[in-house]
This record gives sequence, structure tokens and C-alpha cells, in this order.
Amino acid sequence: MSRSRQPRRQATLASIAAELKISRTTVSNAYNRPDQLSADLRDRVFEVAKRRGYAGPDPMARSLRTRKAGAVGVLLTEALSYSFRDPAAMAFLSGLSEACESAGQGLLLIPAGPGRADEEAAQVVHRASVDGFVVYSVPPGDPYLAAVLERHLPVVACDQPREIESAPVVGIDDRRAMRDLAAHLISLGHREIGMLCMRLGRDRHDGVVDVTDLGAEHFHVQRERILGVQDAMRQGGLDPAGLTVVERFTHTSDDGYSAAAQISAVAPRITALMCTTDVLALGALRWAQEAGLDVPGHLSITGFDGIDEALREGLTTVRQPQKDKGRRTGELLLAAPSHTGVPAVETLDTQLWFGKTSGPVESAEWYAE
Amino acid sequence: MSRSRQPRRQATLASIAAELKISRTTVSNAYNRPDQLSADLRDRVFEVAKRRGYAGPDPMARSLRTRKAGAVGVLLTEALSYSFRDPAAMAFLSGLSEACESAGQGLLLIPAGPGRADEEAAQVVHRASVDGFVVYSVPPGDPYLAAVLERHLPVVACDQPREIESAPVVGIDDRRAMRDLAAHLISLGHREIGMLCMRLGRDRHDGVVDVTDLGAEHFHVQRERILGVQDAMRQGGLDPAGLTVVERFTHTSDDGYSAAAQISAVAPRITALMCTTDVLALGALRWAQEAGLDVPGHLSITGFDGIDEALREGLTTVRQPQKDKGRRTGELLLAAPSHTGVPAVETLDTQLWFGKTSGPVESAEWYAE
DNA sequence: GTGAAAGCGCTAACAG
DNA sequence: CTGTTAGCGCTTTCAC
Repeated sequence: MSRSRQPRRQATLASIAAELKISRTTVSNAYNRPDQLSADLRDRVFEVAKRRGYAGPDPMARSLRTRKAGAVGVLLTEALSYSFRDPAAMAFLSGLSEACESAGQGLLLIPAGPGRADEEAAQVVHRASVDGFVVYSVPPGDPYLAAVLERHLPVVACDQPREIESAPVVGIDDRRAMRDLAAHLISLGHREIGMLCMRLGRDRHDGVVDVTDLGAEHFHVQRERILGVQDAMRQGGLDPAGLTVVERFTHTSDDGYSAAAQISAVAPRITALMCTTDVLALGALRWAQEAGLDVPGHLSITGFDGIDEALREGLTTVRQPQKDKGRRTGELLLAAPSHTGVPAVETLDTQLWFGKTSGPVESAEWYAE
Repeated sequence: MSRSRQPRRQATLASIAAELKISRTTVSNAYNRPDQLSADLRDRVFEVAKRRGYAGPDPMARSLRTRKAGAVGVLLTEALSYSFRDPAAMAFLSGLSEACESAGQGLLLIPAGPGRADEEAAQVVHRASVDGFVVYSVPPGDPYLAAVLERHLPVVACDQPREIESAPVVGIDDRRAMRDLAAHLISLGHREIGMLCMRLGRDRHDGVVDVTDLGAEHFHVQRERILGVQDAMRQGGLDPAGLTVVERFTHTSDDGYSAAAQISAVAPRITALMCTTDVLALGALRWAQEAGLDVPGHLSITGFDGIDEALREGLTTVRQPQKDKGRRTGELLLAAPSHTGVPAVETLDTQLWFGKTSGPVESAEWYAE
């Protein structure tokens, strides 16, 4: 016997009002403007509501009427199922959720996986009941992003180039941070530098990257980090074209492992392996250990992000305030839309973090003057 | 000069129809039933829509009319900002999002943080535009959970006791898994066992737990895991009351570290430290290393979950299919609500995973017969 | 304090 | 293929 004897038809504001022989307005007020009716009547309303299994005004009807969804849409780079395994993305969401939580706003994750035709992708976005969007590190030309822009709702981006006109952007100076880290390594005597990066473009590619052809069609962040290293090389008198970069389409520690193995075969003389993310670096570190290499004696390895595990492992990396980025992005979105003309660009600070995986080139006397 | 010259008032289905001098139905059909009008007319509709910045039928109005929100609500144990740092919760979400993604459903994370009065909490849940809820490991008596139940929408729970009447539950047999792991340790000669667990109840408590008083008001999962160890002790001829358990309210690796330090002071004779989660175990491991203990020589340490990092570290643990749990939970929710009377209870398999952090008690000859 | 009226923007029969 | 009709359930002036 089912205990949950539901009414045939869910109760509505009107049916509650009818039962109490009062107007719908009054019932509505009971929920939205307690001061507009007597406490006594209000209690009677709730009592009937409870008995009829009415949990308050229907959210959808309410949203339609008030033109507020009470949620912000989040567009992430990757399929959700992957994103949840990406520590950096999670730290971002953590900060974002803080902002939303304190504003009582929900977070609607857009199911923006690959393998959806453009039209379908647009539909998924067009049908999201949200008051605005947060866009996190989405590649140029992404159909979901295009659809977001079509909604004409407030948008705030993070880790995104300024391509989104009139949308505030939160981020860091990826290029400068990476340049500084590379400059440090070069000052330590490194002359042959290798890099591991995650996917640069929308299409699958695993392997060596042509560093002389890094167009804007690439993922902004990855591209900037590579350019940063090249900046440092140039400044240090090295040939930026001599940089070897190996790309992985997916982004796991295992990818870092295999990419490290690959780059060591392709460019065996490198003494420094700079990874564009900590996840890759952690995998590379594991490879180096298993390959019997001394880190940093034989090979310096660096990361980027400053995820917990990397810090615990003592990885040399760039710490970036992921959580703050998320929080700030949320705050910007939730704040009254500033019609002050030019949208904000907020660049947060990063910090070079010297762990135990980087050091001077061993037997680097050759290079000494 | 602002490039986004928005129309004073957003375009609507009706205004598009008016401009084209056709009926609203036809415009609606252009979006929802392409086969109901000529391709030519459809294109004209889209053209006008594009020019007017109309991104398709308003999601809220659409939801009201169709009585479908196109999203499932997710209620997590903790504040969102914390949950995003919990690998097990993320693996669950990852699986859940897979199910939702392939059904084109969004995931609406309910901002169910602490520090909201009960009435406010109810409101947050009552106002969520969703077609159903997923409830993940929420403590008994939680006001958000109560509010979810009041909505009379489909609900599927995971890692939850059967308290939610008429809702399917997905989970594992925590108690048996832990019993088996404990039995293994006991067979290895361990007689003094300690445990580290995460929060057992809604109130803050850090420190030693009274294991003779584990009531139903506690978190289901944590409680079951402790009871499992006690089962094994009983079976092994040990006194279950002799189990020392240290609890931590928050759940980070650092908590594991400090809890391990604490238990070693309180119960210095333990030779096995069983943690109810990998996160805690990883912290305990770190403490043991820094304390100069040999693991497993001096102390065996075990975890629970099978998160990536734990497996990489070679932790002895129980692997549970977190992602599958999420996926299955989503599938159950998205499937046509089975009115077959008794709600499903799905218990997924776990696997004992023997790493290098557990072993026989050293100099255990004393115990040999 | 309470109620009547007027939609929010859309979809789903159904009839042409 | 296209249009007419009838609401979905609610909030919000504005009077009473």
C-alpha cells in the first residue's frame, strides 16, 4: 500500500485559495509577503498547503512571471563527466558556487559535451532557464558559446580571450607567469626546454606541436603559456623555434606520463620539462621516476595551477587563485549589471612556487662563460 | 559605442509571428516541429529571429507550459564549495552528469550550504525548477532533504539509508566491505585497531567517538563502516567496544593527518589504522611518514573509496564504483518513474584492493598459536 | 488586509 | 501546412 497518496492533480495556489475561500493574491502573499496578511491567516494557509502536499508556488510559473530563473548557467570547456575530474575546474567551481550560494542562486551545469551537432548544442543552451552565464575557458568557435551569446543575457567569462564583446573577463596573466618561470629555469642554465600541454584546438591531436604556428584558433590559455616560454627563450638568447612541445587531447596524469615518454624520445637533450598544468606534470614526474631519472638532477619538471596534490608533491609550479577566480566571476555576474560601458577585465595575481622538482642543470659547466 | 544594440524589449514568439504575419503556432513549430512547415518558411522565421536577436522560445514560459524543467536537482551532503573538493563526490557527479548529458538534462546544484535557517532552506529547494531530485548522502533530519520530499517529485537517493520512502536507492554494502577489510587485517594478526572517520552527525565534533552509541541519527555511510569493523572484531574474538575511533568534522587530507596524530596519542598500541575514506587515509599516511613510522611495518593504514590518488599511492582500500553509482542514480531518475510499487534498491559491488600500506603485524609471533 | 483583473510567453489540441 | 482557442500557475498593480 502506497503511503504517498498524492492528490490526483497537484495543488495550486488557486486550489488552496478556493479551499480557504480567499483570493489567490492572499495565498501568494502568504509565501512572498508575510507582512501583507495576518499571522493567523497565514498559518491557516500553510496548514491547508501542507495537508494538500503543496510546497509553495510553482517555480516555473513563478520564474515566468518574475522573469527570474534563480540560477546561473555554467559552460565548461569539456564534457561535464570529464570536468569533474579536473582539479582546476573544480576549484573554479568551488569559488563560483560560493558566490552563488551566498546569493541563493543555483548553479545549472550545461550538458555541453562533444558529440552534439551545432543545432542541438544551441538548443541545449537556448533552453536553459538561467539569469546569466558563466563561461569557463571555452575554445574559440565553440557552438555552445555561440549559443550563449545569442541569449543576450549577462555573461562573465574566465580564462577566456577578450573575444566575448561586452562581457567582463576574469583571469590571470598566463603568459607572463610562464615567462617568469621559464626565465628562472634559463637562469639556472637550462638551454633545451621541452613542454607538455593539453589540447590546443578543437580537433584531436596527440603529439608534437608546430610551435611556429600558434594561431588564435587555439585554446587561449594553453597558447599563452607556450608563448610565455618562448618569450623567455627569446629574452635569454635562445631560439623560440627550438622549443619542443608535445600535446595531449585528454588531460589526465596518464597523459602526462605518456607525453613525457614521447618527448624524451623526440627531444632527448632537454633538461627542463615545463608542463602547462600540474596534472600533466604529476604524470611526467611519475614517468621520470619510473624511468630512473633523477629529478631535478637530470630533468627539471614544472607545472601550472598549484593544485593540492602538486603542492604536496613539492612540484615547482605557478600557483594561481582558481577558487578566487570562480568567486570573482560569480560576483561579477551576480552584481548589478554594470552599464558603465567598458566591461571589467580582472587579472588576478599568480605566484611562482619553487618546489623540489626544479634545479640547476647538472654538469652545466659547458654553458658557463 | 555599444555594439550590442538590443531591442528595447526582447523579441517573443508573438512579435516574430506578427512581423511575418503568420500565427504564433507556426513560429513555435519552426522551433519544435520542423516537419510542420515548409523549409522555406522555417528559414524565414529563423532569419527574422536572428535579426531581432531572438534565441528561440523562452525557456521559462516553455517550462511552464510543458511542465518540464529540463534539469535535475542535486542535493549534496555539504556546501557546494566544499563538495567540489571531495574526490568521491566529484566521481559521483561525474557519473550522474553522464546520464544527464546523454538525456540532454541539465544539472542544477542546489545551494544547500549550512547556515541557512530551516525556512530559508526549504525555500531554496522549493524554488528550484527541476523535474526531479538526486539526493547524495544527506544526513537524517536535514532540512533541505525534508524540503525535497515535500516537492513530491521523483527522487533517487544514493548512499542513503532507506528512510526516504518510495524512493529508489543506489549504494554499496558499506558494512560488509569494511567488515571484509577488517577481517583481513585481523587475519594478518592485528588485534588493536583504530579508525578515523569523517563527521558522524550534524553537529561539530572532533575527537574520540563513543563507539557504543552509534545511533541512527548519524551519517549512514560513516556509521555502517564503523559497524562493519566491529562486526569483524566480534567475529575475530575481539571486543568491539575496544575500537578507538577518532572523528573529524571536516574532511581533508590535513584532517586525516591531525586525526592520525591524535589517535596515536590516545591509542598508541594500535597496529592498524582503518580510515573511512581515502582522503583521510592519505593524510594519515603522510603523518606516519613524517613521524618516521614504517608503513606497513609498524602500522597498517587502509582507506575507502578507491580515488585515483589513493590507488597511485598504493593504499590498501575498498574500491567502490562511485562513477557508476552516479550514472545509475541518474538513469533511475531519468527512466520513466516505475510505478511498480516497491522502489528499487541497487547495491553495487565493491572490491578489496590490497596495496602496500597493509601487512602482517611485525613480530607478530606472539599471536601465533 | 483582501480581492479582481491582466497578463508573463509559450504549447497543444483541433479545425481548416 | 497554418491558424484559432485555451490555458500552464503565478505575481502584481490597483482598487476596495
